[in-house]
Amino acid sequence: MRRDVFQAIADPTRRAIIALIALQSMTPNAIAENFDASRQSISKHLRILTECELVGQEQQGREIFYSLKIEKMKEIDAWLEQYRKIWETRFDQLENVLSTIKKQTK
Amino acid sequence: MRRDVFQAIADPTRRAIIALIALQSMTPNAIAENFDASRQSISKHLRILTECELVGQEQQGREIFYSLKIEKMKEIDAWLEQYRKIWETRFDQLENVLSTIKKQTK
DNA sequence: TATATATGCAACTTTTTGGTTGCGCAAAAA
DNA sequence: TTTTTGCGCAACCAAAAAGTTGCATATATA
Repeated sequence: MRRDVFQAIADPTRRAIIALIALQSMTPNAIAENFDASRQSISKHLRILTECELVGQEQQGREIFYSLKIEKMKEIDAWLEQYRKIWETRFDQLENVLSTIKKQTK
Repeated sequence: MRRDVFQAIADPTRRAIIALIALQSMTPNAIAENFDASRQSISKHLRILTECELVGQEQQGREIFYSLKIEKMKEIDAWLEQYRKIWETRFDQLENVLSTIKKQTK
């Protein structure tokens, strides 16, 4: 079973869950209330998010609070980094072209 | 058919294609040579990447060159931005805690 | 203690996805 | 002009994923 961050964030419901628990941890029931989906369906998404270590659990009596493990999000950031470099370079090149044109028209 | 950037980058082969054409545009055959996968399989991935506008095509005779539309990658960056804020805040809070401890031990 | 609540897990169904095969078309080469 | 090459597209298949249903279990509550 492929279970990485990229696969985890591919699903829109999971991205919504991530957004929801980003600031405070929540129980599956509380999370499910925000969606049309059933509790079981949300539970399954939570399991996937847990398996790829994007969220963590904390048991409190019979309730389980899920929270975002923000550290894991940095993995996506790290992947993006190489492309960020490219678009910054391209922007610089555009800058150069523009300033050359400017000089010529002077 | 759901076709967004997040779904596009979920597949490892597609991420590899993105990395491959990030710097120079390539034909499907040339791309496929870098994988075990068949040309048709790669073609299908290219179609998905094209549909979500992550890559662009340019016909040159009977060859078609595919290139990365780096602008689209910024969409992922924009999505990450909100979480980047969170992890920076948490880091600041940690900093505060640490400096408080430091002061107390002085 | 009996009942209600919060949750996970396994089995099953449906949908989606990734891959292959075969075909057609247009451009280049022979 | 015939053949080869580069490619897309549609049809099919198998595997994976998403969702549903029906439990089982543990913790609260009456």
